[in-house]
Amino acid sequence: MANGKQREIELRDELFLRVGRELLLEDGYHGLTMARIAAITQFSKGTLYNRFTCKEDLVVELACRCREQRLSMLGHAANFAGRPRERMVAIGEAAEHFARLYPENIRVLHIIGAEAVLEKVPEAQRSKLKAYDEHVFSLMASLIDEAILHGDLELPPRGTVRDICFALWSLVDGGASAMLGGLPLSALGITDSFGAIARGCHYLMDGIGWKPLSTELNYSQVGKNIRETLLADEAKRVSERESVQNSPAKP
Amino acid sequence: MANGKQREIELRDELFLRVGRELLLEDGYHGLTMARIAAITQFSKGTLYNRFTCKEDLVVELACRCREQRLSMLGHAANFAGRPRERMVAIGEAAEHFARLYPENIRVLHIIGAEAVLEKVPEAQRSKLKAYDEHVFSLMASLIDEAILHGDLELPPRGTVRDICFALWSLVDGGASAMLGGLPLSALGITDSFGAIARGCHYLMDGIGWKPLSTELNYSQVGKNIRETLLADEAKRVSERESVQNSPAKP
DNA sequence: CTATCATTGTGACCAAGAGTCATAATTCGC
DNA sequence: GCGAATTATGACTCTTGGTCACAATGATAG
Repeated sequence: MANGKQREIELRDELFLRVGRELLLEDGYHGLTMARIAAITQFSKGTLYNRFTCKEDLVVELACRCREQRLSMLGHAANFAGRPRERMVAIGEAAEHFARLYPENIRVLHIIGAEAVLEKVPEAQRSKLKAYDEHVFSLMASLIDEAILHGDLELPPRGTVRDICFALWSLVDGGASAMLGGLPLSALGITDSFGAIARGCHYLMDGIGWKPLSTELNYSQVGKNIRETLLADEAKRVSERESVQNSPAKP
Repeated sequence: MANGKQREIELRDELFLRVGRELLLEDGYHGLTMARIAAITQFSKGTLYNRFTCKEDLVVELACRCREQRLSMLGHAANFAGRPRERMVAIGEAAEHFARLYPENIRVLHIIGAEAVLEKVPEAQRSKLKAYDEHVFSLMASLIDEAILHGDLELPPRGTVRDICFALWSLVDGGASAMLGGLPLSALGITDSFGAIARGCHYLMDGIGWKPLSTELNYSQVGKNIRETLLADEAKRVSERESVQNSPAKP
């Protein structure tokens, strides 16, 4: 049965990826070796290289899956019913929930994004990776367009939609990167990084006069609303996950 | 003469670092090999390892120098005579000039900051690296403190000085990271990344009501002023550098 | 059921690069 | 100039990414 064989190979590939991901998260980029994957999965290196042209190929595949998952979550959030700025907040909430729910995925993306890793990845795969980001970017951009159309936002003198998008993106991305070791956060007295990023985004949106301003609308309430409806499932799993992490042993 | 020998060894170490830096920038992290440095400098690998405990040691040393240089430039800029927000703008201008003047340095910092590289660096060196960032962070934080003391700024309801600092930092850092390949900027229609970052920072500062607001004071003029006085030398070299880059061949 | 062909799996093997160390060369203090 | 200390050397090991000729397996035809 040709179909059965096909299925078997698919499962085998998934196994490679799963083990690769575990090694990457457990022992870092250098802890992930093709020989180890082969040994653990009980296949030979040759078989592994039969599917993935090189280590980077495998690792980019892992990253693609993370990005795909995030994209789908953000895309879903963008459909929140509300004014554009509320929907932007929904995207932010989704991004935060994704990061809280799958911090390993954020780390995978962070590891893979580094030049030292990326420089060995062929161009074709790199653009595959970037496509996800472009998609998220355009998601945000069209929301800003809509806000302008809606009369909620007027572009600042020398600003453009893409500028604003870029600034929000940089803020979120830079913040995530700082959380993952770019800055010694605890030494700097930053305890609530996610909150700080969210607040930063609101400052920025207030700064361009995107209505309703945070002084006009209670965005904590909006966030709560989003968490209780659109992201109900994710929010539940986040609180489960984080409560487990905070109390590993029973009293 | 002991001094002469000492001097000779110092020069040798500088040579190692210079060649290492060249290889790193020319051929990426994997293009930089200890054997190549040894071959080019006409020393043996043993001698090289006599000075640097490992490849990462050398590479972190390179990064430290970049950070030190940037820190000194930002520290200088923070002394600009003006109200706190103007001085913050001066820091921003300095950061931009540093990045424009030494884009290679930004790239070195970016390469070194990656987890795949950092994971092989012993903790002691990592904290040495982080100290520079902490310094810049506190530079910014004390400026915000001063703004509050001065009555120019009132902290938003749930915001803290560190939050604001963190947000500005993330925005700048994330933007720089995007410029270095995190985002396909040209495909997204972003042409003036530096401007976009600067504008983003102003939006953010306006958003928290940091006076004088950008509607009250012409910050383009402030920036120009900074470039013509505090950063006169750097600005001149930047324009030289960039005009050379833009017209590589004579007409 | 067997012969043939195509697909998939294997592990010995190679190359490259990080890091080591016994030994050689050099320099310094006297 | 001589012994001690410092510095330089490059052959060597070890790890890891990647290859390839060959073996095993399974599908198909007669």
